[in-house]
Amino acid sequence: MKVLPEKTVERLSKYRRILNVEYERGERYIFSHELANLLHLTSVQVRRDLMLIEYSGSHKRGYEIKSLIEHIGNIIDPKGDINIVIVGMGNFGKAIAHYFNKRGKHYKVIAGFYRNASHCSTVFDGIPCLPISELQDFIQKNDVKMGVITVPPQQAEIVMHQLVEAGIKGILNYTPKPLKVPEGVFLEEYDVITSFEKVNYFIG
Amino acid sequence: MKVLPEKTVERLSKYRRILNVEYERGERYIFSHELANLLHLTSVQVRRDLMLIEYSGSHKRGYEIKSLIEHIGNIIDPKGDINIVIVGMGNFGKAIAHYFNKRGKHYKVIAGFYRNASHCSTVFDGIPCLPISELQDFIQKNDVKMGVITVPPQQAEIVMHQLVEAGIKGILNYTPKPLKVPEGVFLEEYDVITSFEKVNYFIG
DNA sequence: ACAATTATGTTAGATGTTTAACATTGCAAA
DNA sequence: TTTGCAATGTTAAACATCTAACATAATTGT
Ligand SMILES: NC(=O)c1ccc[n+]([C@@H]2O[C@H](COP(=O)([O-])OP(=O)(O)OC[C@H]3O[C@@H](n4cnc5c(N)ncnc54)[C@H](O)[C@@H]3O)[C@@H](O)[C@H]2O)c1
Ligand SMILES: NC(=O)c1ccc[n+]([C@@H]2O[C@H](COP(=O)([O-])OP(=O)(O)OC[C@H]3O[C@@H](n4cnc5c(N)ncnc54)[C@H](O)[C@@H]3O)[C@@H](O)[C@H]2O)c1
Repeated sequence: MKVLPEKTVERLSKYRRILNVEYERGERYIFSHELANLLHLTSVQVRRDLMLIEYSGSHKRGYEIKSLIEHIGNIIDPKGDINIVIVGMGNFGKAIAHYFNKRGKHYKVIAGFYRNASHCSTVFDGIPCLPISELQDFIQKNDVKMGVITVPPQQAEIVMHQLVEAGIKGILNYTPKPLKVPEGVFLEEYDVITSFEKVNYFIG
Repeated sequence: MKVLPEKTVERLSKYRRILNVEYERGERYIFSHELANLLHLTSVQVRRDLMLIEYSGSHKRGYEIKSLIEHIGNIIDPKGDINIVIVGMGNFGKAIAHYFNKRGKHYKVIAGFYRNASHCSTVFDGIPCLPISELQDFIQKNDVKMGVITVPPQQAEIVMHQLVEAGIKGILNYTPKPLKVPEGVFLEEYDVITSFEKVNYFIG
């Protein structure tokens, strides 16, 4: 299958979560317009996305929820588990760690890293909290695939380099500092302040 | 001026933050390619954005940082302060509240709302923490313009309706539950899980 | 068996965004 | 002056994404 558009991948993630909810509710089939309504999209968009992943439905019953969930999983899920580290165990890093600790199925936050021991005890929420000096060694020994950056912005770049050098292939940057990663590493950035300012602008 | 593209607005926010840093460092002028490098964009994109906001630079010295900061501010900043409420003072809501409490210049988080008193004392970080029953009254009495939703996903829709009915014009939804707002209200959504799954997909 | 219905599947056009190409300007050195 | 340069400013093409139009197929009632 060809590489999917970013927006389609994002929606696949959302489709699946909604589909799981519907399945739990006892539903077994769903129409494109139903799925679309739940996500506030159009049915065309849903069908187009499913076309791209080469999934077919039935004309009279729509899509079979269970097999669609599996089909999406085959595309967007990792083979085994994905080990994740969070660098910067402050307010934000801890919130994320806590969140994935409860919910993440394939995504395992297996360590957090800090610079000042004062900010983090040796264990947070069952996750070991280690000094930044042990980062690279830990990544290599534990087959860590993804890194989350939640340090103060001035530290973001150095942390990014440490992650890349240790062999990390995917980075999530929640710092307002824009980063640039080498070829072969995927970077996703989210900037809260920008979001706020954008909302304000479009309020008018 | 015509309404700006979303992506341009996002970049303006980032331009300004970088420009402030450069100004603090003592710089007074900046070239489009310098600004571009700091944000990992191209100089063309920078010039195009600045063209859209009708800002001109000098051929030999580039753009005058101070006046550009002001110019961007005139476009994306609110007239006065923007009052914000956070609905759902759990881990995530508190992290955001704390963050803006320290940093927000025009953006003031003036209250948080909870359902279970156990999760939140009456004051967090100097911000009053109120029961959800007081939400609508508070919004109207305090000219609140923006609302941040950080409740459990099942509660997101009802909270959104409460915000809209109280007259809120801009909403930030950090819940994985997709929302749909009425005409005239601007909605921005960010879904952490989707981000993680997207990174994993593009790692390969 | 066959038309009508109602959904899916596909293609082409519209829109939004980025990138590339080119024109223009102001300064500095010859 | 005037010419070259190095930057900005503008337009047009390329690319990504979304939307609309249409073709196709399975079921149901007759
Ligand atoms: N809190 C939020 O809601 C929020 C929202 C959006 C973005 N952010 C961004 O996330 C980042 C962290 O925010 P926060 O509020 O959690 O700040 P924080 O000060 O609470 O946490 C920062 C943590 O990073 C650690 N740290 C510093 N340098 C380090 C290094 N080199 N290696 C490892 N750890 C290091 C510190 O020990 C500290 O625990 C900031 O860049 C901030 O802009 C925060
Ligand atoms: N923690 C994270 O890192 C994180 C990241 C991304 C998204 N989210 C999303 O943010 C939301 C909150 O996450 P969290 O980890 O902070 O959860 P949490 O359980 O710590 O906090 C939820 C808070 O919402 C309050 N609440 C519940 N119903 C409410 C209502 N109707 N009105 C007002 N308040 C109400 C509860 O009292 C609680 O304090 C969830 O939807 C979650 O999916 C969290």
